[in-house]
Amino acid sequence: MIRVMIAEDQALLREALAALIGLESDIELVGTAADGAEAHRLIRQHEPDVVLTDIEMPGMTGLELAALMKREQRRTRILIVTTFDRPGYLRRALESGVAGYLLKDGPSTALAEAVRKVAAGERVISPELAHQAWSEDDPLSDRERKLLRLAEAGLDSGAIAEETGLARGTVRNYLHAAISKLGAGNRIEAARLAREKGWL
Amino acid sequence: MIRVMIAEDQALLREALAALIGLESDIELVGTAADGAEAHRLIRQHEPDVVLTDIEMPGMTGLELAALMKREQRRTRILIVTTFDRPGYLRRALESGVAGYLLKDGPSTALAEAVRKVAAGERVISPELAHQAWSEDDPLSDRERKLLRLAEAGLDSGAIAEETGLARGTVRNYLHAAISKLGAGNRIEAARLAREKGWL
DNA sequence: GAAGCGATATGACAGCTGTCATGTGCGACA
DNA sequence: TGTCGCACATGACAGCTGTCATATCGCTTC
Repeated sequence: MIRVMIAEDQALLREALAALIGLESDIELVGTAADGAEAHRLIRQHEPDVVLTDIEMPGMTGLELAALMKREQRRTRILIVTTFDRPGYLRRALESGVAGYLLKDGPSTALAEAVRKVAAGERVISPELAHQAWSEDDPLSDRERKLLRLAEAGLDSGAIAEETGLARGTVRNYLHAAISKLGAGNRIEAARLAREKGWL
Repeated sequence: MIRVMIAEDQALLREALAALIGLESDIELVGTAADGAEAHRLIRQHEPDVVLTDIEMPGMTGLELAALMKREQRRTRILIVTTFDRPGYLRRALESGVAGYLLKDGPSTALAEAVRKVAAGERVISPELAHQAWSEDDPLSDRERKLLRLAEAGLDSGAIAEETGLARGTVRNYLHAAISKLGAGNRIEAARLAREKGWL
Protein backbone atom coordinates (compact mmCIF):
# COMPACT_ATOMS: atom_id res chain seq x y z
CA MET A 1 0.00 0.00 0.00
CA ILE A 2 1.42 3.35 -1.04
CA ARG A 3 0.87 6.06 1.57
CA VAL A 4 0.17 9.47 0.01
CA MET A 5 -0.35 12.98 1.33
CA ILE A 6 -1.78 15.97 -0.53
CA ALA A 7 -0.56 19.53 0.06
CA GLU A 8 -2.49 22.03 -2.04
CA ASP A 9 -3.95 25.38 -1.06
CA GLN A 10 -7.00 25.36 -3.30
CA ALA A 11 -9.59 23.47 -1.29
CA LEU A 12 -11.59 22.33 -4.28
CA LEU A 13 -8.61 20.90 -6.13
CA ARG A 14 -7.25 19.40 -2.93
CA GLU A 15 -10.43 17.49 -2.29
CA ALA A 16 -10.89 16.59 -5.93
CA LEU A 17 -7.39 15.11 -6.00
CA ALA A 18 -8.26 13.23 -2.84
CA ALA A 19 -11.35 11.82 -4.57
CA LEU A 20 -9.21 10.79 -7.52
CA ILE A 21 -6.65 9.09 -5.29
CA GLY A 22 -9.49 7.45 -3.42
CA LEU A 23 -10.40 5.52 -6.56
CA GLU A 24 -7.08 3.63 -6.53
CA SER A 25 -7.05 0.47 -4.46
CA ASP A 26 -3.29 0.35 -3.95
CA ILE A 27 -2.92 3.94 -2.79
CA GLU A 28 -3.92 5.22 0.63
CA LEU A 29 -4.46 8.87 1.49
CA VAL A 30 -2.94 9.59 4.91
CA GLY A 31 -3.56 13.32 5.14
CA THR A 32 -4.15 16.63 3.40
CA ALA A 33 -2.62 20.04 4.09
CA ALA A 34 -3.56 23.52 2.90
CA ASP A 35 -0.16 25.15 3.28
CA GLY A 36 3.54 24.35 3.48
CA ALA A 37 3.90 24.51 7.24
CA GLU A 38 0.98 22.18 7.86
CA ALA A 39 2.36 19.85 5.21
CA HIS A 40 5.69 19.69 6.99
CA ARG A 41 4.02 18.95 10.32
CA LEU A 42 1.92 16.16 8.85
CA ILE A 43 4.89 14.67 7.03
CA ARG A 44 6.79 14.38 10.30
CA GLN A 45 3.76 12.78 11.88
CA HIS A 46 2.77 10.33 9.14
CA GLU A 47 5.96 9.82 7.13
CA PRO A 48 4.08 9.25 3.85
CA ASP A 49 5.79 7.69 0.83
CA VAL A 50 4.75 10.44 -1.55
CA VAL A 51 3.53 14.02 -1.16
CA LEU A 52 1.48 15.54 -3.97
CA THR A 53 1.96 19.30 -3.95
CA ASP A 54 1.81 22.47 -5.98
CA ILE A 55 4.79 24.79 -6.35
CA GLU A 56 3.03 27.94 -5.17
CA MET A 57 1.69 27.51 -1.67
CA PRO A 58 1.29 29.87 1.26
CA GLY A 59 4.05 29.51 3.83
CA MET A 60 6.38 27.19 1.97
CA THR A 61 6.62 26.32 -1.70
CA GLY A 62 6.65 22.75 -2.91
CA LEU A 63 10.28 23.21 -3.91
CA GLU A 64 11.28 24.35 -0.43
CA LEU A 65 9.44 21.35 0.92
CA ALA A 66 11.45 19.07 -1.35
CA ALA A 67 14.71 20.66 -0.24
CA LEU A 68 13.64 20.21 3.37
CA MET A 69 12.98 16.51 2.83
CA LYS A 70 16.50 16.10 1.52
CA ARG A 71 18.01 18.07 4.39
CA GLU A 72 16.11 16.07 6.98
CA GLN A 73 17.00 12.88 5.15
CA ARG A 74 13.43 11.66 5.00
CA ARG A 75 12.33 8.96 2.64
CA THR A 76 9.20 10.95 1.78
CA ARG A 77 9.37 11.97 -1.87
CA ILE A 78 7.80 15.05 -3.44
CA LEU A 79 5.66 14.89 -6.57
CA ILE A 80 4.93 18.36 -7.95
CA VAL A 81 1.54 18.84 -9.61
CA THR A 82 1.33 22.30 -11.12
CA THR A 83 0.01 24.49 -13.91
CA PHE A 84 3.35 26.15 -14.50
CA ASP A 85 4.96 24.94 -17.65
CA ARG A 86 7.65 27.59 -17.76
CA PRO A 87 11.08 26.22 -18.58
CA GLY A 88 12.81 27.61 -15.50
CA TYR A 89 10.37 26.02 -13.09
CA LEU A 90 11.13 22.46 -14.07
CA ARG A 91 14.84 23.13 -13.82
CA ARG A 92 14.57 24.64 -10.38
CA ALA A 93 12.29 21.82 -9.28
CA LEU A 94 14.79 19.21 -10.37
CA GLU A 95 17.55 21.08 -8.57
CA SER A 96 15.44 21.09 -5.40
CA GLY A 97 15.36 17.34 -5.52
CA VAL A 98 11.72 16.69 -6.35
CA ALA A 99 10.96 13.16 -7.48
CA GLY A 100 8.37 14.08 -10.08
CA TYR A 101 6.88 17.01 -11.96
CA LEU A 102 3.40 16.68 -13.46
CA LEU A 103 1.33 19.24 -15.32
CA LYS A 104 -2.31 19.69 -14.42
CA ASP A 105 -2.89 19.58 -18.16
CA GLY A 106 -2.06 15.91 -18.30
CA PRO A 107 -4.64 13.13 -18.07
CA SER A 108 -5.71 12.06 -14.61
CA THR A 109 -4.65 8.50 -15.28
CA ALA A 110 -1.10 9.83 -15.25
CA LEU A 111 -1.50 10.83 -11.63
CA ALA A 112 -1.84 7.41 -10.04
CA GLU A 113 0.77 6.09 -12.43
CA ALA A 114 3.20 8.82 -11.41
CA VAL A 115 2.54 8.19 -7.73
CA ARG A 116 3.39 4.52 -8.20
CA LYS A 117 6.60 5.27 -10.07
CA VAL A 118 7.74 7.87 -7.56
CA ALA A 119 6.98 5.50 -4.69
CA ALA A 120 9.10 2.89 -6.48
CA GLY A 121 12.01 5.31 -6.56
CA GLU A 122 11.72 6.40 -10.17
CA ARG A 123 11.79 9.99 -11.33
CA VAL A 124 8.74 11.14 -13.33
CA ILE A 125 8.44 14.16 -15.62
CA SER A 126 5.41 15.15 -17.71
CA PRO A 127 6.26 14.09 -21.26
CA GLU A 128 5.27 17.54 -22.55
CA LEU A 129 8.12 18.93 -20.47
CA ALA A 130 10.86 16.40 -20.89
CA HIS A 131 12.52 18.32 -23.69
CA GLN A 132 12.53 21.50 -21.65
CA ALA A 133 14.96 20.15 -19.11
CA TRP A 134 17.68 21.15 -21.51
CA SER A 135 16.21 24.47 -22.49
CA GLU A 136 17.90 27.82 -22.02
CA ASP A 137 19.75 28.64 -18.85
CA ASP A 138 18.66 31.45 -16.64
CA PRO A 139 21.24 34.16 -17.39
CA LEU A 140 20.22 36.41 -14.50
CA SER A 141 22.17 36.84 -11.31
CA ASP A 142 20.33 36.82 -7.99
CA ARG A 143 20.63 40.56 -7.73
CA GLU A 144 19.34 41.17 -11.24
CA ARG A 145 16.41 38.92 -10.53
CA LYS A 146 15.57 40.70 -7.32
CA LEU A 147 15.76 44.18 -8.81
CA LEU A 148 13.74 43.06 -11.81
CA ARG A 149 11.02 41.85 -9.47
CA LEU A 150 10.88 45.23 -7.76
CA ALA A 151 10.84 47.05 -11.08
CA GLU A 152 8.02 44.81 -12.20
CA ALA A 153 5.97 45.93 -9.22
CA GLY A 154 6.23 49.52 -10.43
CA LEU A 155 8.97 50.91 -8.19
CA ASP A 156 11.29 53.42 -9.87
CA SER A 157 15.06 53.29 -9.59
CA GLY A 158 15.09 55.55 -6.56
CA ALA A 159 12.56 53.45 -4.68
CA ILE A 160 14.38 50.24 -5.58
CA ALA A 161 17.64 51.75 -4.36
CA GLU A 162 16.06 52.63 -1.02
CA GLU A 163 14.49 49.20 -0.74
CA THR A 164 17.74 47.38 -1.38
CA GLY A 165 20.29 49.76 0.14
CA LEU A 166 22.06 50.09 -3.20
CA ALA A 167 22.93 53.35 -4.93
CA ARG A 168 20.48 54.54 -7.50
CA GLY A 169 23.02 54.31 -10.29
CA THR A 170 23.85 50.74 -9.30
CA VAL A 171 20.22 49.81 -9.57
CA ARG A 172 20.18 51.16 -13.09
CA ASN A 173 23.33 49.23 -13.91
CA TYR A 174 21.81 45.94 -12.77
CA LEU A 175 18.61 46.58 -14.63
CA HIS A 176 20.64 47.49 -17.68
CA ALA A 177 22.47 44.21 -17.40
CA ALA A 178 19.21 42.31 -17.13
CA ILE A 179 17.67 44.18 -20.04
CA SER A 180 20.60 43.48 -22.30
CA LYS A 181 20.97 39.85 -21.26
CA LEU A 182 17.34 39.26 -22.09
CA GLY A 183 17.41 41.21 -25.32
CA ALA A 184 14.64 43.48 -24.07
CA GLY A 185 14.10 47.16 -24.80
CA ASN A 186 13.32 48.27 -21.27
CA ARG A 187 12.84 46.96 -17.75
CA ILE A 188 9.15 46.21 -18.27
CA GLU A 189 9.78 43.99 -21.25
CA ALA A 190 12.72 42.40 -19.46
CA ALA A 191 10.53 41.50 -16.49
CA ARG A 192 7.86 40.09 -18.76
CA LEU A 193 10.34 37.96 -20.72
CA ALA A 194 11.97 36.65 -17.58
CA ARG A 195 8.62 35.79 -16.06
CA GLU A 196 7.56 33.92 -19.19
CA LYS A 197 10.68 31.81 -18.98
CA GLY A 198 10.09 31.12 -15.31
CA TRP A 199 13.19 32.99 -14.17
CA LEU A 200 11.41 35.35 -11.83
CA MET B 1 -31.55 13.52 -11.16
CA ILE B 2 -29.56 16.63 -11.99
CA ARG B 3 -27.71 16.35 -15.31
CA VAL B 4 -24.29 18.03 -15.24
CA MET B 5 -21.54 18.70 -17.77
CA ILE B 6 -17.96 19.74 -17.08
CA ALA B 7 -16.02 22.09 -19.38
CA GLU B 8 -12.48 22.63 -18.16
CA ASP B 9 -9.25 22.64 -20.12
CA GLN B 10 -6.96 21.21 -17.48
CA ALA B 11 -7.38 17.48 -17.84
CA LEU B 12 -6.39 16.66 -14.30
CA LEU B 13 -8.84 19.09 -12.73
CA ARG B 14 -11.53 18.09 -15.20
CA GLU B 15 -11.29 14.45 -14.26
CA ALA B 16 -10.89 15.23 -10.59
CA LEU B 17 -14.08 17.28 -10.66
CA ALA B 18 -15.75 14.40 -12.44
CA ALA B 19 -14.64 12.08 -9.64
CA LEU B 20 -16.04 14.52 -7.10
CA ILE B 21 -19.37 14.78 -8.90
CA GLY B 22 -19.44 11.01 -9.21
CA LEU B 23 -19.68 10.75 -5.43
CA GLU B 24 -23.10 12.45 -5.41
CA SER B 25 -26.04 10.14 -5.89
CA ASP B 26 -28.47 12.79 -7.11
CA ILE B 27 -26.15 14.26 -9.75
CA GLU B 28 -25.37 12.61 -13.05
CA LEU B 29 -22.38 13.51 -15.25
CA VAL B 30 -23.48 13.58 -18.87
CA GLY B 31 -20.25 14.73 -20.52
CA THR B 32 -16.94 16.53 -20.26
CA ALA B 33 -15.33 19.02 -22.67
CA ALA B 34 -11.81 20.40 -22.89
CA ASP B 35 -12.62 23.64 -24.68
CA GLY B 36 -15.45 26.06 -25.34
CA ALA B 37 -16.41 24.83 -28.78
CA GLU B 38 -16.63 21.22 -27.69
CA ALA B 39 -18.65 22.33 -24.68
CA HIS B 40 -21.13 24.11 -26.93
CA ARG B 41 -21.50 21.07 -29.16
CA LEU B 42 -22.10 18.74 -26.20
CA ILE B 43 -24.58 21.14 -24.64
CA ARG B 44 -26.69 21.09 -27.81
CA GLN B 45 -26.51 17.33 -27.84
CA HIS B 46 -27.21 16.58 -24.18
CA GLU B 47 -29.02 19.69 -22.93
CA PRO B 48 -27.62 19.35 -19.38
CA ASP B 49 -29.15 21.23 -16.46
CA VAL B 50 -25.86 22.70 -15.32
CA VAL B 51 -22.45 23.24 -16.90
CA LEU B 52 -19.43 23.55 -14.62
CA THR B 53 -16.79 25.64 -16.35
CA ASP B 54 -13.77 27.86 -15.88
CA ILE B 55 -13.60 31.42 -17.19
CA GLU B 56 -10.40 30.99 -19.16
CA MET B 57 -10.74 28.28 -21.77
CA PRO B 58 -9.33 27.82 -25.25
CA GLY B 59 -11.80 28.74 -27.96
CA MET B 60 -14.57 30.24 -25.88
CA THR B 61 -14.52 31.58 -22.32
CA GLY B 62 -17.05 30.46 -19.76
CA LEU B 63 -18.58 33.93 -19.89
CA GLU B 64 -19.08 33.76 -23.64
CA LEU B 65 -20.66 30.36 -23.15
CA ALA B 66 -23.09 31.85 -20.63
CA ALA B 67 -24.01 34.65 -23.03
CA LEU B 68 -24.56 32.07 -25.76
CA MET B 69 -26.93 30.07 -23.57
CA LYS B 70 -29.01 33.19 -23.03
CA ARG B 71 -29.01 34.06 -26.73
CA GLU B 72 -30.03 30.54 -27.73
CA GLN B 73 -32.64 30.55 -24.97
CA ARG B 74 -31.46 27.28 -23.54
CA ARG B 75 -32.40 26.16 -20.06
CA THR B 76 -28.82 25.01 -19.44
CA ARG B 77 -27.30 27.17 -16.73
CA ILE B 78 -23.64 28.01 -16.31
CA LEU B 79 -21.79 27.61 -13.02
CA ILE B 80 -18.35 29.22 -13.12
CA VAL B 81 -15.61 27.51 -11.10
CA THR B 82 -12.46 29.58 -11.17
CA THR B 83 -9.36 30.76 -9.35
CA PHE B 84 -9.89 34.38 -10.25
CA ASP B 85 -11.12 36.36 -7.29
CA ARG B 86 -10.61 39.75 -8.87
CA PRO B 87 -13.52 42.10 -8.36
CA GLY B 88 -13.99 42.90 -12.03
CA TYR B 89 -14.34 39.26 -13.00
CA LEU B 90 -17.36 38.56 -10.85
CA ARG B 91 -19.07 41.68 -12.14
CA ARG B 92 -18.45 40.72 -15.75
CA ALA B 93 -19.60 37.18 -15.04
CA LEU B 94 -22.88 38.35 -13.56
CA GLU B 95 -23.41 40.61 -16.54
CA SER B 96 -22.89 37.63 -18.84
CA GLY B 97 -25.76 35.88 -17.16
CA VAL B 98 -23.96 33.09 -15.33
CA ALA B 99 -26.01 31.32 -12.70
CA GLY B 100 -23.21 30.81 -10.22
CA TYR B 101 -19.63 31.82 -9.47
CA LEU B 102 -17.53 29.58 -7.22
CA LEU B 103 -13.90 29.93 -6.20
CA LYS B 104 -11.62 26.92 -6.36
CA ASP B 105 -10.52 28.02 -2.90
CA GLY B 106 -13.85 27.03 -1.40
CA PRO B 107 -14.54 23.63 0.15
CA SER B 108 -15.51 20.84 -2.22
CA THR B 109 -18.76 20.31 -0.37
CA ALA B 110 -19.80 23.69 -1.73
CA LEU B 111 -19.61 22.29 -5.25
CA ALA B 112 -22.46 19.78 -5.12
CA GLU B 113 -24.46 22.22 -3.05
CA ALA B 114 -23.98 24.92 -5.65
CA VAL B 115 -24.92 22.56 -8.47
CA ARG B 116 -28.19 21.73 -6.68
CA LYS B 117 -29.03 25.37 -6.09
CA VAL B 118 -28.24 26.39 -9.64
CA ALA B 119 -30.30 23.49 -10.99
CA ALA B 120 -33.17 24.71 -8.80
CA GLY B 121 -32.96 28.12 -10.42
CA GLU B 122 -31.13 29.92 -7.66
CA ARG B 123 -28.11 32.12 -8.16
CA VAL B 124 -24.98 31.13 -6.22
CA ILE B 125 -21.94 33.24 -5.41
CA SER B 126 -18.94 32.21 -3.29
CA PRO B 127 -19.50 33.86 0.08
CA GLU B 128 -15.94 35.23 -0.01
CA LEU B 129 -16.98 37.21 -3.07
CA ALA B 130 -20.50 38.32 -2.26
CA HIS B 131 -19.38 41.70 -0.95
CA GLN B 132 -17.31 42.34 -4.04
CA ALA B 133 -20.34 42.55 -6.30
CA TRP B 134 -20.70 46.13 -5.13
CA SER B 135 -17.02 46.93 -5.12
CA GLU B 136 -15.37 49.72 -7.04
CA ASP B 137 -16.31 50.46 -10.60
CA ASP B 138 -13.74 50.27 -13.34
CA PRO B 139 -12.79 53.92 -13.89
CA LEU B 140 -10.84 53.27 -17.10
CA SER B 141 -12.09 54.11 -20.56
CA ASP B 142 -11.65 51.55 -23.33
CA ARG B 143 -8.76 53.46 -24.75
CA GLU B 144 -6.98 53.79 -21.45
CA ARG B 145 -7.40 50.07 -20.89
CA LYS B 146 -6.01 49.23 -24.30
CA LEU B 147 -2.98 51.50 -23.98
CA LEU B 148 -2.32 50.24 -20.49
CA ARG B 149 -2.25 46.70 -21.82
CA LEU B 150 0.31 47.65 -24.44
CA ALA B 151 2.41 49.52 -21.86
CA GLU B 152 2.25 46.45 -19.64
CA ALA B 153 3.76 44.39 -22.42
CA GLY B 154 6.79 46.66 -22.44
CA LEU B 155 6.11 48.90 -25.46
CA ASP B 156 7.23 52.49 -25.04
CA SER B 157 5.06 55.48 -25.92
CA GLY B 158 6.40 55.62 -29.47
CA ALA B 159 5.69 51.96 -30.14
CA ILE B 160 2.22 52.24 -28.63
CA ALA B 161 1.53 55.27 -30.81
CA GLU B 162 2.53 53.33 -33.92
CA GLU B 163 0.50 50.34 -32.85
CA THR B 164 -2.65 52.38 -32.27
CA GLY B 165 -2.31 55.12 -34.87
CA LEU B 166 -2.38 57.77 -32.16
CA ALA B 167 0.13 60.55 -31.68
CA ARG B 168 2.87 59.89 -29.20
CA GLY B 169 1.76 62.76 -26.99
CA THR B 170 -1.80 61.44 -26.96
CA VAL B 171 -0.57 58.08 -25.78
CA ARG B 172 1.16 59.78 -22.90
CA ASN B 173 -1.99 61.71 -22.12
CA TYR B 174 -4.08 58.57 -21.89
CA LEU B 175 -1.53 56.80 -19.79
CA HIS B 176 -1.33 59.85 -17.58
CA ALA B 177 -5.11 59.73 -17.16
CA ALA B 178 -4.96 56.05 -16.25
CA ILE B 179 -2.10 56.58 -13.83
CA SER B 180 -3.86 59.36 -12.01
CA LYS B 181 -7.26 57.63 -11.96
CA LEU B 182 -5.65 54.60 -10.36
CA GLY B 183 -3.53 56.59 -7.95
CA ALA B 184 -0.37 55.00 -9.32
CA GLY B 185 3.08 56.49 -9.65
CA ASN B 186 3.84 55.28 -13.16
CA ARG B 187 2.42 53.17 -15.97
CA ILE B 188 3.86 49.94 -14.62
CA GLU B 189 2.19 50.34 -11.26
CA ALA B 190 -1.02 51.45 -12.96
CA ALA B 191 -1.09 48.31 -15.08
CA ARG B 192 -0.44 46.16 -12.04
CA LEU B 193 -3.20 47.80 -10.01
CA ALA B 194 -5.69 47.55 -12.83
CA ARG B 195 -4.88 43.90 -13.38
CA GLU B 196 -5.30 43.12 -9.69
CA LYS B 197 -8.78 44.62 -9.80
CA GLY B 198 -9.63 42.61 -12.89
CA TRP B 199 -9.95 45.66 -15.11
CA LEU B 200 -7.42 44.59 -17.70
C1' DG C 1 51.63 37.23 -6.41
C1' DA C 2 49.27 38.67 -10.55
C1' DA C 3 45.39 38.41 -13.32
C1' DG C 4 40.69 38.08 -13.61
C1' DC C 5 36.03 38.50 -12.07
C1' DG C 6 31.90 40.05 -9.67
C1' DA C 7 29.67 43.52 -6.77
C1' DT C 8 29.40 48.14 -6.10
C1' DA C 9 29.82 52.87 -7.37
C1' DT C 10 30.12 57.59 -10.08
C1' DG C 11 29.36 60.78 -13.95
C1' DA C 12 27.58 62.10 -18.31
C1' DC C 13 24.24 62.21 -22.07
C1' DA C 14 20.48 61.26 -25.15
C1' DG C 15 16.06 59.83 -25.06
C1' DC C 16 11.74 58.61 -22.62
C1' DT C 17 8.15 59.57 -19.07
C1' DG C 18 4.92 62.10 -16.20
C1' DT C 19 2.71 66.40 -15.78
C1' DC C 20 0.41 70.47 -17.10
C1' DA C 21 -1.58 74.14 -19.96
C1' DT C 22 -3.93 74.67 -23.88
C1' DG C 23 -6.38 73.95 -28.17
C1' DT C 24 -9.62 71.75 -31.91
C1' DG C 25 -13.46 69.05 -33.61
C1' DC C 26 -17.44 66.18 -32.84
C1' DG C 27 -21.51 64.26 -30.92
C1' DA C 28 -25.00 64.42 -27.01
C1' DC C 29 -28.38 66.73 -24.63
C1' DA C 30 -31.28 70.21 -22.51
C1' DT D 1 -28.45 76.63 -30.31
C1' DG D 2 -25.30 76.67 -26.98
C1' DT D 3 -22.75 74.02 -23.92
C1' DC D 4 -20.82 70.07 -22.09
C1' DG D 5 -17.91 66.20 -22.31
C1' DC D 6 -14.87 63.18 -24.92
C1' DA D 7 -11.21 61.97 -28.19
C1' DC D 8 -7.36 63.76 -29.96
C1' DA D 9 -3.53 66.80 -30.39
C1' DT D 10 0.76 70.10 -29.40
C1' DG D 11 4.47 72.09 -26.68
C1' DA D 12 7.26 72.61 -22.66
C1' DC D 13 9.82 71.05 -18.60
C1' DA D 14 11.55 68.47 -14.79
C1' DG D 15 12.70 64.12 -13.64
C1' DC D 16 13.56 59.21 -14.80
C1' DT D 17 15.64 55.60 -17.79
C1' DG D 18 18.98 53.25 -20.73
C1' DT D 19 23.64 53.30 -22.03
C1' DC D 20 28.49 53.66 -21.65
C1' DA D 21 33.08 54.59 -19.72
C1' DT D 22 35.45 54.13 -15.77
C1' DA D 23 36.96 53.01 -10.96
C1' DT D 24 37.47 50.55 -6.37
C1' DC D 25 37.38 46.48 -3.46
C1' DG D 26 37.42 41.78 -2.25
C1' DC D 27 37.70 37.01 -3.77
C1' DT D 28 39.25 33.24 -6.72
C1' DT D 29 42.40 30.90 -9.56
C1' DC D 30 46.50 29.75 -11.80
